[in-house]
Amino acid sequence: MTIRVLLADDHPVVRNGLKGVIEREPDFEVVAEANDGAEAVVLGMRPEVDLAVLDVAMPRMTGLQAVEELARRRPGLRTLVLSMYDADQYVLAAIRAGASGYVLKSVADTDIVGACRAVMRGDSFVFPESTPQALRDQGELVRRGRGSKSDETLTARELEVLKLVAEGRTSREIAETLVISIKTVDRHRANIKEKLGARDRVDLTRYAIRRGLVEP
Amino acid sequence: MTIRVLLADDHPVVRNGLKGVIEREPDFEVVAEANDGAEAVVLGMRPEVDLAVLDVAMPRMTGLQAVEELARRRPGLRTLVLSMYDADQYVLAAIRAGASGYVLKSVADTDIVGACRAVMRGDSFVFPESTPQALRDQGELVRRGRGSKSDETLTARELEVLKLVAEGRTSREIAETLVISIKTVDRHRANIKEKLGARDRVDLTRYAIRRGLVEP
DNA sequence: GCCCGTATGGGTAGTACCACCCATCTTCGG
DNA sequence: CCGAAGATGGGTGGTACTACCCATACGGGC
Repeated sequence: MTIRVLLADDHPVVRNGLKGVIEREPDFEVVAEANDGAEAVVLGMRPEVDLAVLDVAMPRMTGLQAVEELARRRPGLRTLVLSMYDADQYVLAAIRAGASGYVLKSVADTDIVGACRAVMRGDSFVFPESTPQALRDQGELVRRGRGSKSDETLTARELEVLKLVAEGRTSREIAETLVISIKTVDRHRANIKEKLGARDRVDLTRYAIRRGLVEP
Repeated sequence: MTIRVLLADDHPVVRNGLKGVIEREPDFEVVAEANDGAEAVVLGMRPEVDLAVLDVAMPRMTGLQAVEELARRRPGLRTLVLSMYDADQYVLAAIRAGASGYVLKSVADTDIVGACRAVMRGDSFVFPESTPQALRDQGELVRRGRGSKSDETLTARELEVLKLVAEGRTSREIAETLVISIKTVDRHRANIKEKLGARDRVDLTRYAIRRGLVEP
């Protein structure tokens, strides 16, 4: 029984590395590759895909959005999220989005395969283990129904504002760009900060970069 | 005559992808792999290395710093910088640091090999070609001696302040951390902004992330 | 000796940001 | 139809940041 994998990463060389690692295993096979999140959703709907391995930061649609979409439209599919960063909040966000597992890109090749296997066994996998158990418990709780609605979901308008903030625009400039009042921009930014638990524009900037909304 | 390559990237899976791409060519051979910039400098000093391929963002020492160091200590070595971002200023910074070439991670595998070959032929290679010719000319000029000293060089103290700014600390917090007055923190930040041509803390944050001083 | 860069610190003013309060209007789902 | 959520906008006050001015001290190099 071979496990058929979808790889999604916007860097061909990374996809290639993953492909090499995964196809070295006799019972794994890469059956599809996506360049961005939107493509991943389309390809992930194919019935022959058993497991989707997605990078977080991708153009058009982030890996987390793709996971959310796939979890909704094809609940049986297992999803493993790859990320560069290991802060708790990213892990939590991924689990909340419905990911089956979360692995850092900085781990060894064999650990990535191990994560794939764990996820296919049905475990909710997080690596490295250094991540607090409490967090994983919370993730489990959330993932088992209850609150799958994360309060981190930004509206389309908020994403527009966040993008401009992270590009270094002032409230005045953003207001001119979006043709709304400065107060409304401030209001949006305040709402975003509250949703994300951010302190100031610097926090928002780092968040936007992690999400791939803007380049650093 | 085989070309012996040093790969430097902090993500094993990326190194693996590069290795696969490069060793598919009969006249290329990967003879060393580094996990960070500091390691890359050590391994790059080995005489059997002909070409060093380095990622920009790495722990301990960035790819650009490693290139600078290697260019100084082993001028004959060819260096190719890999980056996620294609803004002109990053390209220019890489060339200024002494890199022989600059390639985006988002290009196709074959183009990376092509870049390696171009660099080994002695070309100063920049990809994609969309980069303005004027920029490459300027890069050439700078690389041929003249002004290798950029006014972007921050002092040790300024780097400390920049790091804290990019972590989202306020002036007051930074002042307490470094045990100096708020005014001095402001003074440092103003100097940094002027050196980097940044407008505000958001710009500084993005810069610090590009340099790998902080995680996003 | 003198200048230059670096680090330190002060003053003053204007602007941006942030944290609260408040409201209206639309849209969408139960 | 009504309520919730989203987008819009206003007010007020406090804090942080930014842009200027200024000075002192220390070290190294010409």
